[in-house]
Amino acid sequence: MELSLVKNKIAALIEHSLREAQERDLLPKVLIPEVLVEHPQNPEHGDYATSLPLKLARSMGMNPMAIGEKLAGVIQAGEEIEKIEVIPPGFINFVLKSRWLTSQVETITDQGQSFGSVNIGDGKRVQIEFVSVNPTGPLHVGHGRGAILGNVLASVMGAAGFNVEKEYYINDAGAQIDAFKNSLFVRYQQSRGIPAEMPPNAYLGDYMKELADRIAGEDGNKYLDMSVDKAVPLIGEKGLGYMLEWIREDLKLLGVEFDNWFSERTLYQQGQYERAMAIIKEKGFIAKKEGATWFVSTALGEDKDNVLIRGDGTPTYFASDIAYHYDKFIVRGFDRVINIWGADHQGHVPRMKAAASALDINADRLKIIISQMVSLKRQNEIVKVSKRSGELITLKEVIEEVGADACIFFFLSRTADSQMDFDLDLAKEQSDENPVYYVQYAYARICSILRLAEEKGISFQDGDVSLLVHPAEQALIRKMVLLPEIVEMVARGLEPHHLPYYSQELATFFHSFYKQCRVITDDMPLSKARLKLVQAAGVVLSRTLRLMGMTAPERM
RNA sequence: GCGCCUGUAGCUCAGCGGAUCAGAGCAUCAGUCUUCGGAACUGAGGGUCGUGGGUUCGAAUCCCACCAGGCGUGCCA
Repeated sequence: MELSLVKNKIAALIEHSLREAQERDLLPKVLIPEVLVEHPQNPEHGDYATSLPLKLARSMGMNPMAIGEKLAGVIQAGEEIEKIEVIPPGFINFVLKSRWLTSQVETITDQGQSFGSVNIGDGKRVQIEFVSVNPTGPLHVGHGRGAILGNVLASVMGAAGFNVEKEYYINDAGAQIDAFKNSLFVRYQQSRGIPAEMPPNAYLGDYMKELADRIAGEDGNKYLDMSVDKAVPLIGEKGLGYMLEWIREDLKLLGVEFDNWFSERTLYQQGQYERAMAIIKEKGFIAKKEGATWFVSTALGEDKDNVLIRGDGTPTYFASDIAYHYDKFIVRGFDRVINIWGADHQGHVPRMKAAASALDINADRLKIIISQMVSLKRQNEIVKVSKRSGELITLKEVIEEVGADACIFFFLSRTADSQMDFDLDLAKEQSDENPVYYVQYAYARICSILRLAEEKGISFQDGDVSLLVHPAEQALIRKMVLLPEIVEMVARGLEPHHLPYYSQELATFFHSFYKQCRVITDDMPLSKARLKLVQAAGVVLSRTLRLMGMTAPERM
């Protein structure tokens, strides 16, 4: 439990007090449930509240109000709490001390960009693997969603005290790659004026022609002068390299960068594949039937077995993935692994978990987030997205059309498990009214005020924050101090979508404060205090934007 | 058929493993403009929380059934 958070502090205080009340025989000695502290929706009910007395009523055989009164009587509030109230039907509400709140303004400024960080990770090593698109085509919008999800999760978990590594798994082995190479070679031949037919299952997108033309331009007839058996792998490798470069560049447009690019092939070159299979075999989870080698996942509660090695002797994608997870957990020793997969991989989740337990890895250490489909809409028509066939709207095009920050904010604003329509026309049309600009505008405003103060030569380091008693000021501070809780919540639940909502609320409270409280006036002491608040609000807002991977513009 | 996800205001979506008035943005309507950035602020209208049961002191939230949509259910990845 992260006790630097007021919320957790209160929870601990309640639990401790309850225990004390029980020892003093003020309350019956029943089992204490988990103490949940929350923010009441209605501000009149204080800053924090618990419904613990209601939960205890049954087991204690007492009236909830009576429990509340007894309990509240024992609680010794610390420096943060102004008052504790017991309210029917049995809630205990906590109100923060105004003095404590205002002091947070200075705490925030002192902490700067580390404000909001908490330590629930305790340095545990977490790997987040995401995007991991086959390098056979450009990224589309759906991939952007996964990219944002993973990237923000990584930054927030980092802020929550985890040691995070971001990884891209390159599927550079297998049938799809062969199809890519063959397609590329044909396009290359065509580019050099040699008639050739695209094979079945070919990649037909125009980008293949571009790629072939580029290579043809660089290498001329090089691949025509050798045997096809030699040419295809050679040109294929070059093509793969370019594809990965493109993918890397597109991701960079969203500010997404990886710590590690992991090649599937190395699993075969460095023995992880063999060792993983040996373990599974030793545990008796391997069977041969119908000419193939199977993973007996039915022995682990699955309803079907899965093929590991095909009849032709080649390993399946699933077999690679087992070796890959062997590498993640056993070779590299990550405490936790988070994979972000598209909805089309959902069927793969249970068998991957089964495989993990076959490798003696506690399946709880493996978390798989399924990000649901994104469909692209233009003129109210769903645009079909397919890499193999022709039409295709790439992630890059979408970013160029609506802007990276707007893209990030939009993707982030939905939970991973709801599918979304990305309406291009709407996104463009609404760009002026887009919440992302609302939030960024608040930051620009803050910077503008601070610039003005500087121009006027006002130094406010000696400002007295205890003057910040206006309701709008206090409401703003209340929002500001929530950031660490948001970070904790996002890191715990792996749900980054709380961040954009928080940023919007923060901006709203700032704009409202700005309207009600003029910052720079003739009242110098008050001006200085408010400048301190503005500065601190800027810290919180920019930290929030950065956690989301967005820019905090000083001017717009 | 079975599995996963979704169904909350006209639209796009929040609602944190239950609680003290169902929210936000956009759209609509009505206000605020001598002042630090109007890309702003204030307010109004608008919802049987897919349907029907169940559990509970209390259900948008948990359980069951049903309806609707998406995805999955390959020796593709």
